[in-house]
Amino acid sequence: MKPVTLKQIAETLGISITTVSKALKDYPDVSKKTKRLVKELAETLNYKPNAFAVTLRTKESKTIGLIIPEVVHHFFSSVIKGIIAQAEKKGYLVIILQSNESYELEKKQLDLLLSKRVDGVLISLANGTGDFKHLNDLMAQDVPLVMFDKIAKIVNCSKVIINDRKAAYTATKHLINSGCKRIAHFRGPLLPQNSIDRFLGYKEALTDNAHTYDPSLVYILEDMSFDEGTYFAGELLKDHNDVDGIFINTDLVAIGAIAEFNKRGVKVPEDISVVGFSNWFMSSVINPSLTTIDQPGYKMGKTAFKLLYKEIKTRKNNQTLTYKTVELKTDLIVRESTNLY
Amino acid sequence: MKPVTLKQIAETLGISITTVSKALKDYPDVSKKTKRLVKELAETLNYKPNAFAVTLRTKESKTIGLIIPEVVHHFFSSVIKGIIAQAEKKGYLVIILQSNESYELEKKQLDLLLSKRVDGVLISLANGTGDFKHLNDLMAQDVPLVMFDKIAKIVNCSKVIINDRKAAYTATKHLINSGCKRIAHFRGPLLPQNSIDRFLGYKEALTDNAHTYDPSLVYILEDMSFDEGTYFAGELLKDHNDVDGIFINTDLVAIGAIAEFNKRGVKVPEDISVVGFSNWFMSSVINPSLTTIDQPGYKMGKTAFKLLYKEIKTRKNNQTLTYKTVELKTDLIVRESTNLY
DNA sequence: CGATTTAACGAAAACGTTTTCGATATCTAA
DNA sequence: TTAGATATCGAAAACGTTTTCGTTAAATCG
Repeated sequence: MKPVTLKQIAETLGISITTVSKALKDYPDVSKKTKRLVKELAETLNYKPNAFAVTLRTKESKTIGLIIPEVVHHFFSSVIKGIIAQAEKKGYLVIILQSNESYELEKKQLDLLLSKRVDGVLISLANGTGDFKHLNDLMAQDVPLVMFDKIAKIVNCSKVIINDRKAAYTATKHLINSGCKRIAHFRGPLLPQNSIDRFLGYKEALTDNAHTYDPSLVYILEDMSFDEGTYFAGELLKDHNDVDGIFINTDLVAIGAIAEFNKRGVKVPEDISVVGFSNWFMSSVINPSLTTIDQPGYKMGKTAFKLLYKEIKTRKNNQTLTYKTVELKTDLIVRESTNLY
Repeated sequence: MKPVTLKQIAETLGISITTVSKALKDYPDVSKKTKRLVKELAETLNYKPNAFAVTLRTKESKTIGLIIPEVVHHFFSSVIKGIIAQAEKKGYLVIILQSNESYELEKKQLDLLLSKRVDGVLISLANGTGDFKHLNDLMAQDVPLVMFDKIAKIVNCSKVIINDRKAAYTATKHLINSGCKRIAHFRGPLLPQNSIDRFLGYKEALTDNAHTYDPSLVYILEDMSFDEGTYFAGELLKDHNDVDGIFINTDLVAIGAIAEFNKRGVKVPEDISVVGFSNWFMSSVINPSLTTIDQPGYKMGKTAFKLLYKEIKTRKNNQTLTYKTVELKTDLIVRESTNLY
């Protein structure tokens, strides 16, 4: 009933634990005959090494931690999938924790992972995170850390990101090229770097192209939900009847806005063009389908793990490590919600 | 740099490791003064017990494994969220593995979890799984197992499910009540219990209500994708021009079908009524919005963990355990894709 | 044949805890 | 004053591995 141990194998075979262990790992100083005997018995007994004993001894847990703001989210679940897939290839397991966009929870989860002695941590920051002591503490304890998507530029570690600013610039430029004259922007909360950068890209595209930047056209949303999309779409129509284009921080909000526009008889893209951000699966399915920026979640997950893995290895070999920031390519996906043909 | 251990605390305080350990766990046989000293030092040194040593000693890893067919999926990510949330409350961590709907991978992942000595495992079966030896082996090794959503009735363990048959019955009945005369069905692959039960519910609703069951109206899909939805919608229109209602196994497919209907000028619900299954977020957002069965993923996750937790506890206390199957309520969400007002 | 290499194995320490069981030292009661 | 109770501590074993370093016996060599 209880799991099989090396000791049991050793006793039934009348040899030492040491030899059993070595036999299973193909040490050169054990005879072929003994190896065969041990391996056969291990097989029939369905022996599995106790991972905790191994970890205790070798200091390698072969487990990494992942902290994300929200699991139920197309982008993040793609990231998860990418990470798990890549981790599996290297024999790593991944423990997933949610911060629910809360700084306090994020700290707590990090503590938990630390006590579990994970070999490394992958994190995408909560919106509320403005202080980075917990991350620096982690670094100080010498546990490899790589941040992705929602990062803190200040923290000195490897990162994998997209160029939010450039992508937002492209999105806004696309609206300008489509002939839009008054372009609004729904942005995210003030803290996370993404919403800042996307806003900056929007602004830069305007001023670069002889559009005047009008702060009253920028709306700051809180939770980036469908309902916020419908609400602020209503506000926008009330405040500015001359807006003919809008760049929206996130597809979900954009979809909410489009729903509201549809409901009020405002035609997309004839009356107002809409560009989203993320390329959720959903955005290709709604009517009209949404022009958006493709954000490669799966690839980001894979890359983030690869970076972490490399860090784990270089530390293990006592090589000097350098932090890298890899920037993933984003694409503008033109669909029906903008009218550039 | 290296993590703090009991030994270090003991040495700097000039007391034994035993006393330090006891002090931290508030054993009665250590003086208040010593306790204070130990706790203070532990705090300033940021001591965290080595989880692997603890596990090795206590046989409790405080970690559970979760195997699901696919991470990037609204329903499953909701389940994940529910599980993580509940696990956190009880101090458990969860390791997530994907089977990618493959039986072979499912077996491998289970093996992995076993070697990690998780305290229990939560699983939703891959579509391809028709043999259950790996699950029975797990049970034989005395590790708690609870299955959810995609289960095997044959395996003797706790389960949390919805009544797929009843829900499908309700969905089909709703089409009948809406006045549909010829009702088709897009079903899933032959193996998983869900698609069998949903099909059975569909069939039963027909025969219970003076509709003749016509096998040619049932289409068997493979991967349940958006594209399959569009493809089979086309096939359906080609094969049967008299169909006026359809019950579809999954929202994603239903959304594909509706997109195809829209494209071909077939009006939903005027020409054909559509009912989906799952209540993805997306289904409230498309046009027309989709009538569907709400499948409570988050709650299912919470319930599954609770069941597992209870099993872990009763085994620990050597109490006799009985397997429970809890059935979660589903609701019919009536929206625009059916015309019952 | 003696010396040396090689092959095969095992003892033991270590990883960091938890917990049982004794060992002191102090205190109380008679 | 002394027997017993009580308070406080620590030694040591155990959990299941991995790995270093010996040890022995057989094989090889000159």
